[in-house]
Amino acid sequence: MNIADQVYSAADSATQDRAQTIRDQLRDAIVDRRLAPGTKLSEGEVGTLFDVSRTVARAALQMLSFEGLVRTERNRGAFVANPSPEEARQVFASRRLIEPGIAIAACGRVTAADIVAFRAQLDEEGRFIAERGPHARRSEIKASGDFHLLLASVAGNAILQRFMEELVARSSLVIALYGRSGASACGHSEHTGIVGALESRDSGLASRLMLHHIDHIEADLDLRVRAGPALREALNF
Amino acid sequence: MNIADQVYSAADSATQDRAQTIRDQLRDAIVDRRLAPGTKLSEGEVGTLFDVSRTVARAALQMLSFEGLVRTERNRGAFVANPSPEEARQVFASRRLIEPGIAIAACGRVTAADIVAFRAQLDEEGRFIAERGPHARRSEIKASGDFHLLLASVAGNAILQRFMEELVARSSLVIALYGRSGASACGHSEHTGIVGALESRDSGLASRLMLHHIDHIEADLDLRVRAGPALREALNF
DNA sequence: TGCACAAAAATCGTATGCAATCTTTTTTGC
DNA sequence: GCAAAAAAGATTGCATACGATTTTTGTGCA
Repeated sequence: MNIADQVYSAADSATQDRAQTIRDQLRDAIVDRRLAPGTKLSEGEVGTLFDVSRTVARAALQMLSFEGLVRTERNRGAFVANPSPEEARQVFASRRLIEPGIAIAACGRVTAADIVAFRAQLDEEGRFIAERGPHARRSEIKASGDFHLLLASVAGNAILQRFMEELVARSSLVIALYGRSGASACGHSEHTGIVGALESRDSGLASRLMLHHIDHIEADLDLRVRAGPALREALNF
Repeated sequence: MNIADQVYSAADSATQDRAQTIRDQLRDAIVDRRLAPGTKLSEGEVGTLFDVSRTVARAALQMLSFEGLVRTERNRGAFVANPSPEEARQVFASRRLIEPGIAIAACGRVTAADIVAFRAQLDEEGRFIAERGPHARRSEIKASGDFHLLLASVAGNAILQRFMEELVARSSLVIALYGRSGASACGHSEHTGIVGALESRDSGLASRLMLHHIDHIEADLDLRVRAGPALREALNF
């Protein structure tokens, strides 16, 4: 487990909680699949890696458990979540409800500076798509998620923004698990289209594009159950 | 602070976490306004009241902090949330996005047993509306929230259900803070209408009724800022 | 060899202790 | 008498300790 690559990257803003820093690092590692689903995250190990006591490590794991990225079992420990196809469908059903509305709200509040940020984000995405290999693919998933988070922040609703943070993180897990490598590039062009709609303040178009975009992402998944649940459980542990 | 009235009401299912039990009790107390916004919830006090160590009390407070019912300040402690009008608007904006979709989903999955449960819930609401006094009003707010939670559970999406739990809890806080006592009774008839739409599986109607219902709840609030922010802050502490 | 059972190790749940930080009260200087 | 500084008190942040539970290892017996 090589999580703590740059443990102190965010430690300059050390005024904040250490547990939160650890949570962020672990979340990145999970979303990037440096930590595979089902991996055990023992409190002691996490604490040692980040050089904190179990108390702090436990708090970080509790946070991740709330976000659905980690599943905790009493007296057994915490494990990286292993979302079922049903869970995956629920994640995308939730996004279908929320994100078109976020797109509409963003249309009403987007500034020129935001557009610049969106363009930079799109460039970043394009860079990773050009590359090949598993590392680039992970970065691509992450960048794609960041686009949606940027949109949520522009929409200006802190509650929805937090919901989206959770949904995007879980989506990344789902995509990494069930994604067919194929059509992820088409997501980039769809993002570009959404930014265009934002720029022209066309909320109806932005909403429609977003809905289609989510449909496309989900359509790219292979959510058929691969084996009987019992076997599945057995293989995952 | 007389929270721990029936601490051991849920202790029979003691297989579960104690922190979770405490969280539930505190949440009920906050939603019922037995704990007023701004009230300090010190770890030591909570621990003493529920007869657990600060460790457990702290975990419960952390959970409530995630749900937005409690605000924690570093090195200062936890306080019952005091949502601003802006926060209140965001809560209802979020509900407007999510709940019509939940109503539609519920239409596709509602069973006869569910309808029976809804009827029982409506009866319960009616009972509190008939009564008067502050206690009945709190119970009324709670029962009204329970209706929405029941709907969310019928919709069958665990993620949205959790989001709704948070939104309903925060709504109860907001209503208690900014509600004009007037039109809460009309909510009951709207609930009845929604159940009717569910029964006839009319998802379009259910969705529309829900949207109007949320609009009505928010319209019943007085979200004008009462004083300058500085003074407001000063008064709240 | 394979299985059942017991001992050992690992891990979690929780309580408690200490240092750091914040708040309040007291003291001191003007 | 009042403002500012200093001390006392309270509360949080974090680490550590210990009992409880789970998992693993080891051993005897069929």
